[in-house]
Amino acid sequence: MARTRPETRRVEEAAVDLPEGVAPPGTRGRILRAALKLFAEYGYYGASIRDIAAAVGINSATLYAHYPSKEQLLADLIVVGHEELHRRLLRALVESGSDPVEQLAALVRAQVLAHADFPLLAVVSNQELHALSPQAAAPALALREHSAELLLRVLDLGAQRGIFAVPDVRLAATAIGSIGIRVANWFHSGGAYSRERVADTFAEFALRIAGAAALPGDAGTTGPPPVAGQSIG
Amino acid sequence: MARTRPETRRVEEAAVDLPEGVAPPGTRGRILRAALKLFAEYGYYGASIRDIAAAVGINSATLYAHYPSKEQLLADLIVVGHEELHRRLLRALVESGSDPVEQLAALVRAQVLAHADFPLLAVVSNQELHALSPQAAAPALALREHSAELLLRVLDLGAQRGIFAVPDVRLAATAIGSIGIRVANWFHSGGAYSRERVADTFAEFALRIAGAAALPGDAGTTGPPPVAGQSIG
DNA sequence: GTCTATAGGCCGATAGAC
DNA sequence: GTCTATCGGCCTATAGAC
Repeated sequence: MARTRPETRRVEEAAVDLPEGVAPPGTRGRILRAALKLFAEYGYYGASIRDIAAAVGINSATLYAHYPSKEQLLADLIVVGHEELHRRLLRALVESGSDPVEQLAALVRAQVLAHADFPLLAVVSNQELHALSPQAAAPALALREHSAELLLRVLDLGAQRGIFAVPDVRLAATAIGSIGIRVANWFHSGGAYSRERVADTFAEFALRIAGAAALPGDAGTTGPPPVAGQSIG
Repeated sequence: MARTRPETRRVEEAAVDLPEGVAPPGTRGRILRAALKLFAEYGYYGASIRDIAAAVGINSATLYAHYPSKEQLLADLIVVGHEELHRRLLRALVESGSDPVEQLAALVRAQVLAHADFPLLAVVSNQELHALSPQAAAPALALREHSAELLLRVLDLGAQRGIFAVPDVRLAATAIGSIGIRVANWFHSGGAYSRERVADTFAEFALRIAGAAALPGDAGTTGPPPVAGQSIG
């Protein structure tokens, strides 16, 4: 394993954590968390079975009593990551009303919070998927498709109703999704911004991209109201 | 090397290419291009010296007549990538007027076009930097800092002049930058959108994030003008 | 500059004792 | 379930012939 290089991290230092209830108990769970940390930091090919075992404090052979292969370890992590995001997005939509503005804000808030709460998991899910065989990657890809569809449908509905004004729905979805995905690469809980602050601000940005109004009660913006000819529409 | 897995690519298929004038002539240049392709597809640790040599059609030992180490190959690529982006951003600013709106649009257009023109180089520059030693990474990190500073200064200036209306300049810069960076992961020249279309649309999104007006002559948006209470400001 | 050959080491995974 | 020991293979890099 390469040495730790704080200046060039793929992801900020984070308490290694998995969503509640998904880590297996005992040694198996400790292996999964160690793999998460090392895959996030060094990549799948950059972290060895021996590295993971050493981080847990067991012999590398012992690892195979808990997982059949290194690839299965990665596959489990990536499924967990995609499931957690999809679950949060669904819940956000369910808890929203029928207003596309509210729905879009809820989706973006949920995506940002998921990436802020589990940055290591998000980095591994997004940047190490390529190391899985197509069969092992398929479940995660299906979940990814469903998650993308949720955002696209909300944007489409809002555009059809004239609530959103956007030059291209698919490019808007791509742009909005990109903002949230990258949160995993820079957010850390001791940083300048709270998770809620980022989520609220990025939800506001998503509404602006969509050409919608700010939600009532949202954080105000600095600067004057728009001058003539600068309103969006 | 792992097999090719089209379903789970880190980057879309792309003509392997480097900015004009940066690839060395002859075998050395062919090695650099092969390394670019393989590092982008499999990551630094996922592509071996033997893989790169095989792609060029030479023996792995021959590679060391051209490059002193595998790490130097990566370091060269990453410097080239960061230099190209910084060069384009500077030129975009120089060719812009003093209007922050025009400057922001020009910066975003330049960033998007750089990532669309050299997606492999962008992916390697962004996602493999962690594999370099701090010394080898330092030049690229300095360039990255300068590039980020350009965007931040334009946003700051516009906000101070009341031309932009943004809740947080740093978060706005992060969001705008994220949209462009991710272009390298999904754009391909045979796809549904031309590079110019993406650049124009994402420049428009950046202006919306900044709370600015669309540039005159920009592509129109679908949907009606905003209803009362939905204008940005 | 390109090759063959190989050094020296780490890789994922397994066998078998306890 | 954990260990020691090890297999067969691939890794980066070098030596030395041509």
